[in-house]
Amino acid sequence: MITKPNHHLQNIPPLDDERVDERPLLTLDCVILGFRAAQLQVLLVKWDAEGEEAERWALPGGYVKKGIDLDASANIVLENLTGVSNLYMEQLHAFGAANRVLSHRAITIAYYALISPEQYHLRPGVKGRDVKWFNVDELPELIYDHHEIIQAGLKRLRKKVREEPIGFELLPEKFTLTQIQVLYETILGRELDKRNFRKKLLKMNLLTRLDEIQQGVAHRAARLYSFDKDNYSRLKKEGFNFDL
Amino acid sequence: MITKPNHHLQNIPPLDDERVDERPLLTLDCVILGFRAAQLQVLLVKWDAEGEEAERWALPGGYVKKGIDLDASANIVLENLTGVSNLYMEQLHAFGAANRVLSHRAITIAYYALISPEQYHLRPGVKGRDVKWFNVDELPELIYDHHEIIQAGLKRLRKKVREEPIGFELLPEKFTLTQIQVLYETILGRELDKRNFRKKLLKMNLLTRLDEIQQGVAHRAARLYSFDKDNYSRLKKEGFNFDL
DNA sequence: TCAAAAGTGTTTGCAATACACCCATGC
DNA sequence: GCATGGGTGTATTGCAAACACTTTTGA
Repeated sequence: MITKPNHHLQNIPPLDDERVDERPLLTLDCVILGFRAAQLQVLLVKWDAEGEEAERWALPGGYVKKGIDLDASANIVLENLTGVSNLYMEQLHAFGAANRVLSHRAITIAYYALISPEQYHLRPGVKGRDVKWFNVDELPELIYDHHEIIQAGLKRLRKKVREEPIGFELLPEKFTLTQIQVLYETILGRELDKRNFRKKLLKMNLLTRLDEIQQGVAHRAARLYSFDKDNYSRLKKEGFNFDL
Repeated sequence: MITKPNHHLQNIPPLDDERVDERPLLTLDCVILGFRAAQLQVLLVKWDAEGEEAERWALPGGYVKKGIDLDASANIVLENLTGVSNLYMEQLHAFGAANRVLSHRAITIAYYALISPEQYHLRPGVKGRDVKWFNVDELPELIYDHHEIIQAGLKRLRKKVREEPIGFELLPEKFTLTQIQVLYETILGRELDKRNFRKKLLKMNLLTRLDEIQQGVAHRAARLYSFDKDNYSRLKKEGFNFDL
């Protein structure tokens, strides 16, 4: 049962006050980032509506589901699109500029997710609609403020990657040290010293050295490593510092 | 004019689908932190409604204002309560657990703000309702998930304070080096070395040494400093690092 | 003259940086 | 045998941390 709305402050007008926006349309949008072909890419869907949205690309999004937590609702959006659950995902920011959608008041809560496109082969164009990866520096025209949302996602990634080892979420399960270095260089936008990078990375004790090497390369094959999630959880609890 | 809602993804049901929560109630809440009596405190309002909210304390909050950006709406809530505008404020997180309010689906976008209670003498109990500062480690019983929201605000403050010099927002315009050290010790929850702290702080070139000293203390009076916002903006643009 | 807090430098260890060559493999 | 990327160690520098005594002032 819906009870009276909560005007929990003296200066806040009741919900039927005309100065208050009555239940603005609330949506979810997901900035899904992947690392493909040595490029950071974002997954977009084609929007074939009319008017403001005509033939434009957009972030995959949806609505809050009844009786389901906000975060879980975002996960459902993501899983419906990619077919993968339990991806790295976190809330990014709520966007609510008054004019972000022209036709009506709309507020969106943006999430960002990291995925390894190599590991999870996404079925593109579910139900006949276009779904495509775009290089983050070659974005098409987007609806609403979705360009701004993507930039916020990238900014968050660049910040977060220096605080916690989340880069691994973008790589396949087994990877070489050079692969992860190229990934970090791409995200940070600058070159890193090979020896220093490896030294720091290995000293963190987050990598498991596998008894396996690269296959099918036309030069010396590199050793493969995997990310040790258990040790990561343990070290994190102890307050370890993962700065790169 | 309201046009059709945007179901911008193949797997997202239209808004009248029964699995979708029809326009959940959207609110704003503000975690307003201040530093008083060598303690971190949060500003709460007393809620004298019935039922779930009966006689409980709550974060000051409100609704999104018609035609006004989300951030600006939060600022209005803050200004209505404190009488001060242009405080340091940023979005914290959107809280949307399905059961966070028992009676109906409600999502809140939380902001957090920093204020110097010494500098701005707040009029408490505007329009006869209780408004009070509480030590963050002696919180009263709160409605809904407001305790969780406050903890998120504190966590953000502790993180942010190590990345940017936002501590000054909690101090009066003129302060002593010991005052700011005590503030940082309180926020971080550990003691800091006086000499090292001063060395680092002064090397940042963010403080203006004033020709003024403390008044009315029963011991050697300390020099007063002020925060140099202009130089901060300039250094920030140049990519300076403010870690403490 | 005592109490209370202000103010001030040096030493030490560690972590970040800079830097160049040999190795293994496929073609 | 050559081209391609894989893999490795050391020297230097700068920053963080540890640490104790003198100064000023009011009561």
